Amino acid sequence: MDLPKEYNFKEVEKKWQKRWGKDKLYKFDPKSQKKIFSIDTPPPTVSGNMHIGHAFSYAHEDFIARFKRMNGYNVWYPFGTDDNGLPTERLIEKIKSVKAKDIRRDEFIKLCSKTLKDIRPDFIDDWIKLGMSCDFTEIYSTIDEQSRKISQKSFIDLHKKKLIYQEETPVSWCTTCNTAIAQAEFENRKLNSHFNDVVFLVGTKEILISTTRPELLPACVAVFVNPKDKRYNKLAGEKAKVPLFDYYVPILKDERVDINKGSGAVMCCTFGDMVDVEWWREYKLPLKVTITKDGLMNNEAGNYEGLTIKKARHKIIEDLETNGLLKEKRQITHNVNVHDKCGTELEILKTKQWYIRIMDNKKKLIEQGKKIKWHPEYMLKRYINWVENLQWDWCISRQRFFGVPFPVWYCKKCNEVKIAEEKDLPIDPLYDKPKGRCNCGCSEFVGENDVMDTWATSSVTPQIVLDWDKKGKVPMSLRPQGHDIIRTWAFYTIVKSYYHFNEVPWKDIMISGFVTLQGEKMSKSKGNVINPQDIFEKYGADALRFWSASMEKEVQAGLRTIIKLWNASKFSIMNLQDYKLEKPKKMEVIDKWILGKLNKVINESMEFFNKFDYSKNKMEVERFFWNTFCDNYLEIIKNRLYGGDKIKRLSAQYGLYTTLLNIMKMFAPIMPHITEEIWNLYFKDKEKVESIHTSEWPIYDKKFEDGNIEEIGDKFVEILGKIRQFKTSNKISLKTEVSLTLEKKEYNLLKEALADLKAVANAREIKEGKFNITLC
RNA sequence: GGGCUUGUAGUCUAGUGGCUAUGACGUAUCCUUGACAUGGAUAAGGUCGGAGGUUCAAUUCCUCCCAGGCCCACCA
Repeated sequence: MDLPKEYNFKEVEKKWQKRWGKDKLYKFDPKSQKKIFSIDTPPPTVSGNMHIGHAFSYAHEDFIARFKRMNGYNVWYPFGTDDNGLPTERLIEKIKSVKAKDIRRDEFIKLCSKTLKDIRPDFIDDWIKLGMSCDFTEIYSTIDEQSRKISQKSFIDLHKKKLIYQEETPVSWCTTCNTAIAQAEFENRKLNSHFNDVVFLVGTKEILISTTRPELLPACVAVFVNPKDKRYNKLAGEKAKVPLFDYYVPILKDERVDINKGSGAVMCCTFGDMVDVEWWREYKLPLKVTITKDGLMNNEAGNYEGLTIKKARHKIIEDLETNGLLKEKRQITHNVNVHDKCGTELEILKTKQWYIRIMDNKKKLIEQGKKIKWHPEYMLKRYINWVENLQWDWCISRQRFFGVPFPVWYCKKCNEVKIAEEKDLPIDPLYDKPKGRCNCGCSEFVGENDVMDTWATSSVTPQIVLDWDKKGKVPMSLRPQGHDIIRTWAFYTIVKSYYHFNEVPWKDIMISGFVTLQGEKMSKSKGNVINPQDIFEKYGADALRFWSASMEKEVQAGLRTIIKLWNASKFSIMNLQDYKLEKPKKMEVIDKWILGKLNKVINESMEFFNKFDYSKNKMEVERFFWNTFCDNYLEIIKNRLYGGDKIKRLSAQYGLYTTLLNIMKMFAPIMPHITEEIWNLYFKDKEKVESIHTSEWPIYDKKFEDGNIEEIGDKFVEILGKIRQFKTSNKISLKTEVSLTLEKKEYNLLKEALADLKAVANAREIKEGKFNITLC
């Protein structure tokens, strides 16, 4: 059967996506004896469409999945969606016009699960349209029953191992989201502010304190000066009077005070920053809290009670000014940590939270990171850098409504913690009752209100997809993910895997870069965003995938390659109609040459892919296909394909079939649709395999390596180039007949290929002598 | 300030201690050859960011500088 004249990517891509789904081509077979290759797929968040960055990174992992599948692995490539967290909470609130806090927590989670089930197919459609080869028959959600169960089980296991503890301690707090947050959720912002020189009185003397946060004056518990600072060090031990609030705090010496910053004297408040926390701890200072969890001033702030932090700041500055207590006000910009979800400036509040131990085990966690192969390698350094610089244990409790509940109750009488039993999971302690009594004999409990940090659940995706360890054990084969979540997803997963199993979660981790457009990062504000949905429409998924496999800036190159692939296949298959897979007894030298070249590419392609370097693989295969195969080989053998000699024709057919077949296979991971279509139309019957994606990857065979043949072929191409150059510079058609004279050395070398050369060059004759091309 | 990373023709990019530095897009000229004009052929275009150093030899290794990017720290 001939190929249709034109390739209709829209129809073909849709057709195969449907078929693959229907045939369950990518379904994981747990009974298979093949070696497993498992991928810890990143679950995207349902609230929002697929963007181009997604498209690229998911395409990249799919290349690997398809390559491994063709290499005989039993590929476990699960798919899930991340529905645990603020974005989902907001989405459901919007769709269903409800407020999470007005509903029972378990009801809200149910509502989410139900709603997500409805909208998920639509959302996942983009991933299917991209041609992903995940097993879409079982899709997990990070809030579903299984995920809650595993997440709670993880908590219980770590609690047993004493790696989780609860403590009331200063923690970073978001006053908008009303919850504690972890260091990993900090985002840095450059903000404008004022440096205010405020007058503190020491006896009758004035001492200036520079502060950007005068609203914390009522939280001031000490003044610090540097022991080496001659201006102030004599004052140590005395008391300073806090302006406006008129109470006294001690003046203390500490080397952490920067003499050159501001006035050189600092007030310590509970809490303005991390140094305040350190001083508060070390010097056993009292706690004076002036800010509520919602970001309002409390009764400690006296007249300012009830004001927001910002309003209080303005009011206090005004009052300082009118009382002559403000000496100077300078505008500055400084970096402030804000909550990555909402942009609110973070406060430090002393609250009771659950923590997972990190600080004690930093060295070991770095060691774990080193046991994983990072792609690219230097990303490991980012990991190490992050772990080394961690300041706090991982705070996993959030004062939110939506999320995985802690499997924890507190005894009403003695406040002792009671942990749920594993067989009852998942539970919600607000509505489920614990079994048995507290050690104190009391049988009444209060459920834990807090929910877990979403990362506490995301960090067990290997256990979710492996059903803890029923379907397989860590390490999984591969984690693909973005560089921006090394500090969260990668790190926390490594932590959990280490604590639970003393094992790394995966053997390899592949970090995708970010998509740039002409060197610029794509962003909505720059207006240079490209939607994958538009690309699917205009160019198709294969073109998008092809594009993502390289650094080119245009998708169009992808579509061109696809059309070229179609046309080259059409031509080849047209000339292979009568080919019955026979192997010619005698092969022409050019046909041997193309097989040698092909074999080299097969070898390289394998090497690149094994290093997850799909981009170099693409480059090599593309170059071979376009340049060597289309521009040279096809042109050379045309004459033999058309012409009379049956043996020579068969030799060409053999070369053509073998080369095209293997090009198809090597392109299959990158462009799964068109290769499947051509496979289906032609190769399927010959190769007796239903899908190209379950066919065998080309095998490298050393016996095709023949230096002598390669020399002949390369010389052939070189001379062909000279002939083309001659014709072009004389502005004549390549069809024009010429007369060719070759040097003796070359003439002898090319002896067996002269007929082919004569044909492709359109030479009337080839003589021996001084190299020369002439018009006839 | 610390760490990482990049700097190659108009644009994007490959690459290596040594033959004439890769490819694509774009440009120019030609070719309507029986798969493909979304094609083919040919050509022009580069002091490989700058300055030193190691070396017989550096775009490639080292140092410094300049310019981007990413992550972190810096909140008095």
